[in-house]
Amino acid sequence: MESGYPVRQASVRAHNLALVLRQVAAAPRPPSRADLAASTGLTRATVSALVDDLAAGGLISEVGPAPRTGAGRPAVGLVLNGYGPAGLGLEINVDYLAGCVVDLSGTVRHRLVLHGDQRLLGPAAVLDAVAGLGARLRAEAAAAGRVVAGAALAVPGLVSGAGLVHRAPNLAWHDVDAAVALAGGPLGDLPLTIDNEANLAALAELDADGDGLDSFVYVSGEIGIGAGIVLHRALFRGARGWSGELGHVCVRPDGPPCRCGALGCLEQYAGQEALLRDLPAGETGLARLRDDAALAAGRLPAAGTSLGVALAGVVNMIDVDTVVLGGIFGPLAPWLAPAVEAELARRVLTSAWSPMTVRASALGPAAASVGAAGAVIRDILAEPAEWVRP
Amino acid sequence: MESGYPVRQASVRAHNLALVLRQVAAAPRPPSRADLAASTGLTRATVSALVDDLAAGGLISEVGPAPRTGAGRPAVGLVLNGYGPAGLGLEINVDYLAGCVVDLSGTVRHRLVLHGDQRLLGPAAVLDAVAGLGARLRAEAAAAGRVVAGAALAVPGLVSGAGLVHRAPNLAWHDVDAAVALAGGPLGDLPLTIDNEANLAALAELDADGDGLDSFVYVSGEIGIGAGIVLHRALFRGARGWSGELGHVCVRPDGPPCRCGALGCLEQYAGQEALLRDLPAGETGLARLRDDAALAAGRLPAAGTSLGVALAGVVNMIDVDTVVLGGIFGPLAPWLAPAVEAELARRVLTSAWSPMTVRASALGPAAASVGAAGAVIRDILAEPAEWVRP
DNA sequence: GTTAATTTGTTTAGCGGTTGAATTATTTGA
DNA sequence: TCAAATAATTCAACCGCTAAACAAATTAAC
Repeated sequence: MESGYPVRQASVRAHNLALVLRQVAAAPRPPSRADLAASTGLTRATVSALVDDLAAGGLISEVGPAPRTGAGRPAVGLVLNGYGPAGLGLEINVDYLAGCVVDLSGTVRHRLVLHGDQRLLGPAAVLDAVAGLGARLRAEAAAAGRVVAGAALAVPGLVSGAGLVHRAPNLAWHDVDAAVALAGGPLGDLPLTIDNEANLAALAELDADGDGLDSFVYVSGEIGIGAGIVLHRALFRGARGWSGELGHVCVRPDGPPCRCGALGCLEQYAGQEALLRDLPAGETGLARLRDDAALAAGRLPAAGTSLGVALAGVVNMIDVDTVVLGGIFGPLAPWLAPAVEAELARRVLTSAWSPMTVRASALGPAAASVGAAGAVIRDILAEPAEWVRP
Repeated sequence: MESGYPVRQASVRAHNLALVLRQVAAAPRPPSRADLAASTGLTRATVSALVDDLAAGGLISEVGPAPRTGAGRPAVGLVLNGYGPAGLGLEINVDYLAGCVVDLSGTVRHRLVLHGDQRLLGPAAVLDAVAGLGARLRAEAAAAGRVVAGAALAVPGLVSGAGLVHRAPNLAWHDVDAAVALAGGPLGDLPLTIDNEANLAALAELDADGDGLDSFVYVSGEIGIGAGIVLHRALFRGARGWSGELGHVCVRPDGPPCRCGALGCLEQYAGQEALLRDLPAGETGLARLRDDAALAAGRLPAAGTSLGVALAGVVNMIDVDTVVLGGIFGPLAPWLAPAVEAELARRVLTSAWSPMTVRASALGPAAASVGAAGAVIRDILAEPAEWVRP
């Protein structure tokens, strides 16, 4: 009751198509048309018609009847079509490029990672490289019989809806129009969305977890610290899409100066550079920290406390019940999580009667590229009407 | 495309009724049926049918044709029916009770405020008193020809959807079931919602401002500090409805202890008690602060800085572009706002290319009661279908 | 002062989409 | 072999919107 647009019969059809498709996607086992009628509240007649449309559009397919118990005509199972439209996810990060192709059911079918410091190249060269990586993945998918229907790109920075990267401080990017740059390349024919890396990683976490998660803050520890906020299984973007700048939440008003110009930002206490002070940068330094228990126990709890202070403020304002530690914080969670939990328990008002959960991400590196591909799929599943009649 | 429920023709009707009604409410001058057809995208035939339903339901009425320019049959103007269902708003605060009745057009028709320290009475007595105040207002409204269709109650604390007040620290309330308590009183026959005081005050601010505001944080300075967050003209409630606990966002991890048990909460730097240290409490102290320029300039900027530090974190995470200072902060804004603005400019990443606005609330005291009554009206306007055919 | 132009609002046929009941299809169990 | 049970389809009816024709009420023009 919010849209601001008139609703006609076609909108009814579009809504109910999406409703049925969502049930097919969410069901633990392939549901029959009768199951869908029961779970959606529509009549079997209507469900049959909707299912016909979705199947004709290549979004769902029938599977052999499951072994039934009891009498009656056996049900025909319905599943998302693994050979329907696929999503291409791409990720630009400070020290790697990544990409993957995901089918409608959410399964990752192809993936590629290219390591290398992207700060050494200019934005144009990096965008060229990621487009090339995407084109390779698209060709692989085509060889396997899958058509990529759209792409999404994750960037560690602030992105406006139109694909303009306002700031990517750790890449030293500034007002880079990634959408225009990619429109000319080998992916120029695909619908493309560009989003913040933490947002897309949070979506990947949501998809990976199945049904356990409903609302959470995903903390993305990379060179910087970002956050993706999921509320009721939907990404929360704030007013203009620039939400989740956790790295620049203040921990101490008079703390050390930050690259952003302010004092005492969280990044100065728990960012990768702060954690690896006096250690080799990048993977090797992280490995040292992970493997040397004394070293980890010496510096990670303090970082966890700072993280907890910042997150407590977030949770007091946004009211989620779960924090997921991702990126480099995932493997370091055994040392970080207790301190984070302690601060949340002290500082979050609602924790008195509704305790917080802090856990490590279920995802490995390059989570954002998986989330990006999943975002393409998510859009198709949310608005299947465009696919059923070309 | 989110609802999870099937959509039928009746839902189409319900949606389009709301669409038309919203246009009538939002139009600067009484629109004609033809205007509504143009602004909604529906045909004139459909709009006529919808308008007939809304008028039969008592939600809108016709006004004499406006003086037209140019040729053509004169248009019949449509307005919200000032004698349609009205909303009753109630507010419990630490040092007063308040209530008002608002008609469909949002005009306040009756209001009452009872001063007195509510901490001296138990929850049951306070709820009795506020119900009595509501009953008086309802009788006044009935005498003027208006029927109260629902009520909303604002409470300075954390409220769950069912009307349970988990905590109202400054009233010393704890697990008070206000919904049950009021169900037995003189308002027991009205649909009642209970909500946080800052949330409802934020809605009042939204209604009062007309079209200027889209997304903002309303900071409610009372004995404690709360916040109501509005995104795209809708209240943001977080995952479970317990958002906006700005008073307990951390300013300094090792600051003075707070009533909540944590250290360095914003309330310790900018709450009413901190501002009035060594001054008489309540109105008289505030008046001294407001009238003694040297006193105000001496202590308010530091409080503003603390407010700014906390708000910068909020804005970095939630991405709104406006902060509204309400409650006791409204009259003190001349001394507070510059410091708040300075911190936001330093600490909010997006302020580099999209500056923040800080302003005083347009509302006087007891804003939450007006917002509560407005919330009742808001619900009616959002779902008029229930009123159209009993 | 009559007529044409113009704009508002209503009427009516048609169409898309859902419902509900009847019908067909396919299996198990007696 | 037949009855019971469950799945899926068919078809008439209904509801709400659209489009186009029509009726109503006013201004502008001659």
